[in-house]
Amino acid sequence: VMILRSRFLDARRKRRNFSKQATEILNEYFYSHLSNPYPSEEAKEELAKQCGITVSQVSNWFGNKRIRYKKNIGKFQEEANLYAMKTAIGATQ
Amino acid sequence: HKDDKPELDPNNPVANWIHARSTRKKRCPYTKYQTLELEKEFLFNMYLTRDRRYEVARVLNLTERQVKIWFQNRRMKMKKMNKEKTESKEQ
DNA sequence: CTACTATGATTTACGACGCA
DNA sequence: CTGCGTCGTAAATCATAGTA
Repeated sequence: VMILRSRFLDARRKRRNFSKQATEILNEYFYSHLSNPYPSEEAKEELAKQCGITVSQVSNWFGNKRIRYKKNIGKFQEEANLYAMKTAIGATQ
Repeated sequence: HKDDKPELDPNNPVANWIHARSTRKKRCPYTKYQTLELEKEFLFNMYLTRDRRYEVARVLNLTERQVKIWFQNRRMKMKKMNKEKTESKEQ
């Protein structure tokens, strides 16, 4: 009963993971702005458009990413290196 | 070539991020009862008078500050929900 | 299917700044 | 100067998607 009720009341909590391409775009921004990963409203709108998600979802993603990264930098080291390399290659072009 | 990124901290990227002060109170989820009563009060009026704030805080065993902030957050939540509803209808 | 982890969304609590 | 308003966020927690 509680489960049914909570499902009804929290229907907006149903979600789908973002596409791989969207996550790719968000991570590229995050790791290329690692010293200040706070996109402006305009940047959020651009990211939202590119990723096919809402601005609120972009804000949620950065909020979650910042705290989870900070909580365990070691866990994200490999990912950080991967995106650092990608942006380095992109800059070479 | 042109490096627009002020990377002041090669070793500690989070140094310049925003951090909550250590004195901040840890988030304490409210009970179902507290939330329900707060929602009822919000339905009655979205803005608290000083007397209502005192009374709600007393009844729910919260501080006046917590009640004030709950209403501020609740108004932001309503604003966000209205925006999403509006945007979905206009597309 | 179960148990566990990853991830997106929501909930408390502030700091910064605005206005009366 | 006081005091409550919004805005953006930190951090914790929730709920479920994804996976071994």
